[in-house]
Amino acid sequence: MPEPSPGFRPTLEAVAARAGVSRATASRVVNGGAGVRQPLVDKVRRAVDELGYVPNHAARTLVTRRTGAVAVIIAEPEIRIFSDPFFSQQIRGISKELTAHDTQLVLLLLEGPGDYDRIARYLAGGHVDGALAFSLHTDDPIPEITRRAGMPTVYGGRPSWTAAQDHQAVPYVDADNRGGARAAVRYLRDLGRRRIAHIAGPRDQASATDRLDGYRDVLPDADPALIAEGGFTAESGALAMAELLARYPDLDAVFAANDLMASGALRVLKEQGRAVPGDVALVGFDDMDSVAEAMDPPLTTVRQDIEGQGRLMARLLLRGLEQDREGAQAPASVITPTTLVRRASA
Amino acid sequence: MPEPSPGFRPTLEAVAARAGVSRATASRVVNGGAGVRQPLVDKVRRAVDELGYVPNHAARTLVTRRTGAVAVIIAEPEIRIFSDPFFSQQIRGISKELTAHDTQLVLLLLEGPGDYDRIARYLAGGHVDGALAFSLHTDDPIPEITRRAGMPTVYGGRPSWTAAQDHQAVPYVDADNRGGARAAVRYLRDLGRRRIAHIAGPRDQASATDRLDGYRDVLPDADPALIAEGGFTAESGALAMAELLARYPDLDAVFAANDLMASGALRVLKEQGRAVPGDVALVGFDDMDSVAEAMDPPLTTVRQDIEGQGRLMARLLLRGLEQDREGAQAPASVITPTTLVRRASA
DNA sequence: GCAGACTATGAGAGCGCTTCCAAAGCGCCC
DNA sequence: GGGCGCTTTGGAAGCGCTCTCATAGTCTGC
Repeated sequence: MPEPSPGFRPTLEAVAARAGVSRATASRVVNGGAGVRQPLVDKVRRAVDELGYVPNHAARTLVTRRTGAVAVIIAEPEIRIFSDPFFSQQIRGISKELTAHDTQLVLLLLEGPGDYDRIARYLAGGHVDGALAFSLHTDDPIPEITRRAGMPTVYGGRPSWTAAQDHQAVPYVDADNRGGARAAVRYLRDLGRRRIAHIAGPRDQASATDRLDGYRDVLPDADPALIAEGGFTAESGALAMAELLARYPDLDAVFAANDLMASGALRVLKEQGRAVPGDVALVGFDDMDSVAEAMDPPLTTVRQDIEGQGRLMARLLLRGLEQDREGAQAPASVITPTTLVRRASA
Repeated sequence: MPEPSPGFRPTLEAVAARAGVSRATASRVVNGGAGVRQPLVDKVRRAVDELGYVPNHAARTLVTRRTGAVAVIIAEPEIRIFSDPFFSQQIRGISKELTAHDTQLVLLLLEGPGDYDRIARYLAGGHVDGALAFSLHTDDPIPEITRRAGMPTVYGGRPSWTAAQDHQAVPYVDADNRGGARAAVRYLRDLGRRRIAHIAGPRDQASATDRLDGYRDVLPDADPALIAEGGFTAESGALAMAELLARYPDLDAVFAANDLMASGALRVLKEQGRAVPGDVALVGFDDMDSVAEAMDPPLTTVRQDIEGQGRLMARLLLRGLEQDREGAQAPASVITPTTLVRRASA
């Protein structure tokens, strides 16, 4: 094990000298060794090991114009980041995929609305080769920023300014929110429930509106009063539930647009003396580890493969970066399937 | 707004030419403008704006040897990352502090045990100026890796190979785990509980042993059979609780070393027909947003300011980096206070 | 009005690497 | 045996920036 005074870093020059070759040849070997004869390859490799040489990233980037890093931009207002394992899982998936391709992950958390400038400057600064962005709301400036920076970008979740049927405009990865919602509501209907309410998510998020659309697909004639809007938090779910119960005391099922809101709803249902699933059947969305299974009764919900989505996003971006270099066009979007997980709440 | 063909990036040279000054002067202005006369400063600033100039990061790093980025290394086996908002919060705190100092956050998640090599190579590659690392277990190779790379590092949580009283060896930020545990157990004792059990965390994590020590501080004569070890997960908490109930059917209080285990314990207590807090009082640790308050009854627990710890870690590291340049020594560690949050479970 | 002490500016080297291009080496065929 | 074409190697330019150092300019004080 080489351990030349910590902090000191040998250069390619040093490796070349030690191996008795030119810097050019040493460079070739370090980058795969194509077109260099075996004896020299070995000599250089040995020198690298002996000196503990690691290429200087900045120097390399300066000439290749590639950083080997991508940015992950999370614009979500802080509240959700805290309690939402969603991002952790996506990031885990992204990290796995990036690691497998020797690419680094730079995390860009938006700290408030004035922070877009910083992101713009960062992306323009050539720190990263591409970007992954999440949870865009209508009029989110991120797409414009990445476009200006000429930065290939893949979105997590369909950006709300994109039409659902237009998978080409911008590459994104999303769960089949509409299909999942349809499955959930159909399940409730097939259970014989007649007054199925929906706690929707915020109108400016595509995942929320897609799930609402799924609900409407199955129940086109449902009274709009059976729909209440929440903010994807437990608290807002509780509020929405109370509202629905006031309007429709005889409702017998609720489909909540995410598990967090379902848990808030459950609390209110219990408080108001409704048995779940006896009086009211409850279905959520997301199958969030620490929430759905821990609820009492455990929550029937729609599962999406969040980590898989993360991997997919990274893969799409990496492929895009390759093609970029080859002058091909941007990759298309991907919709991942969802499955209904039956537990005790419905 | 300048928008020269996306992807094209003007150089300092271009800015200098446009402003009619030398590259050196342009550089000075871009870096604060000290020692440049106002008229020239203005001219250069204007040129910067007009061209939409953003300094090339790689070039700058190459000469300054500073990257303006720090690595956040998370070595936790994957399970916990998913369900544990702990990291999200720490990272949020870290991000806030780093952003305020114009420093970037590179996320390094370990993907399995063979991944240390990658981390080592990355740190040695000079991609970052310093590192923040979490949840080190005994014999964790991370400290050795960062030392070799000559990389200033601040730890989150006292590394278990460090003696509790030795705050100097390695800079870390930790909650007052022992004091918090003492407060929790004292509270239970003052409630009049006589058989206070403890569900401890894994023996190789300092936070777990510190909390156990706090328990022992207050109850030095407690039967060791009142202590069961869990793995900081809800499931392991349930298992430990069942074990304890089998050994001590008449226990009347439980102090769990974290909220997740407390939630598992609560489930088992309910299953076995114990009223909480009537028959058994329950106290957790962490005050995890989505868990403690959502439990039924809401969990009395020990709160630590996780986001604050994150900020502190970043601050310590940044200070360390500055001092490093000035040749001063590494910063000392910091212990943050904890508070007991009384809810319904005890 | 001029020496002396600063202060503001520019020229140029050089950070560590990749890569273009030319030179050298080699094998083969006629 | 000489010429042709291929492969392997090295020399050197240059990526965009910072920073040292020399030079030109400005201001004191006497």
